[in-house]
Amino acid sequence: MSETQRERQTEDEQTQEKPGSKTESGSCTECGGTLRPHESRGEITCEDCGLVAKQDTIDRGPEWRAFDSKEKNAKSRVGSPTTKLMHDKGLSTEIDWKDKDAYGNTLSSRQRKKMQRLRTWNERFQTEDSQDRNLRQALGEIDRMSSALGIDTKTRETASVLYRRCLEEDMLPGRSIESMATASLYAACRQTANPRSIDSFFPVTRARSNMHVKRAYKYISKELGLKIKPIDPKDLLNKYLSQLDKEVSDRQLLQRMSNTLLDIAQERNLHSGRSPTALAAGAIYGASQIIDEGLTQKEVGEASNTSTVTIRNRYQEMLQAYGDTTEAQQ
DNA sequence: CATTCGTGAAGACGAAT
DNA sequence: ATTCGATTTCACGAATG
Repeated sequence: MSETQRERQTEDEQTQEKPGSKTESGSCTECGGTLRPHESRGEITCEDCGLVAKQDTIDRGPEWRAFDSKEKNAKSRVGSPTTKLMHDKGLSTEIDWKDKDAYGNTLSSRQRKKMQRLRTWNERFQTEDSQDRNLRQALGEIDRMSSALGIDTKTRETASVLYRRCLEEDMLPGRSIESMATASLYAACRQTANPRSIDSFFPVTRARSNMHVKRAYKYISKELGLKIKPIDPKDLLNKYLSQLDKEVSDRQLLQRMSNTLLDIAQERNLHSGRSPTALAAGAIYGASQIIDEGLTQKEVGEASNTSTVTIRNRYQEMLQAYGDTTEAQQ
């Protein structure tokens, strides 16, 4: 167990550590915020955007899955340590019972006084308690959705950090746990450059509608001050190319060509204000025109969920820019 | 015939007031 | 909370090969 954990860790380091940045505490690679270690969780997270920069040292135990809510509660490894939870629970109930027994129904004025104090105490424990339950359910949902969509562990952890922060900042009252959990997961995907549309969560979320998730996402990114970069169209290329129905003769070439088109587009500021999906789709179609792949706008559109009209508009611009630059090179 | 192109109306979204 | 501007989409007809 610890061996695989270590292996994965070193792998992460190799692939993600950029040369020169070998210190653990520094600034976030995504937003430049301060990194803060959480010993209790064994994570190092960014204060500003919640990105999990590194996860290490703590063996989190087996990755199991919960199949119903009862099991989820019983098995959940998230939230405060069980001992703390039990301690609070036990304490609060003990005080409760004692006072009720001691005073009974008589001495109403005194009793009321007591009850007031009791209530404040009880409320404190109860809110802690309900927060814990809330957190468990939310993280269970994040795990469930992540499994369904095949989202990697690092992104999951980032999502859970984000959700914890929402909870800490009292952002939840009035919102459904589901929508906030889904939004956290989406935000985490954005931060780790995981190319997923917000709509792709709808089949697996239990939130009432996509609109709720979108609202929750806006709310989260605003309140938490997340600095999330716009989606890089290049990140979508692989996805769309593999979603093409038609077999392409040279996928490598097509991808390279699309990439250069996107490079040129960015140079010329053709990307600002435009939807990244449209840019990626347009680049693919444009590239296919250049190298004679023979893809139709409809085919590219279906693979990328964009309309043929939009593909037209984008690829024409890009081919224009491409022609200009190749001309200039000669 | 399939594909591509251009159009105007309508919806969605972000920014600003 | 509403308004505004830009982008995207839809539906359509026309042109191209």
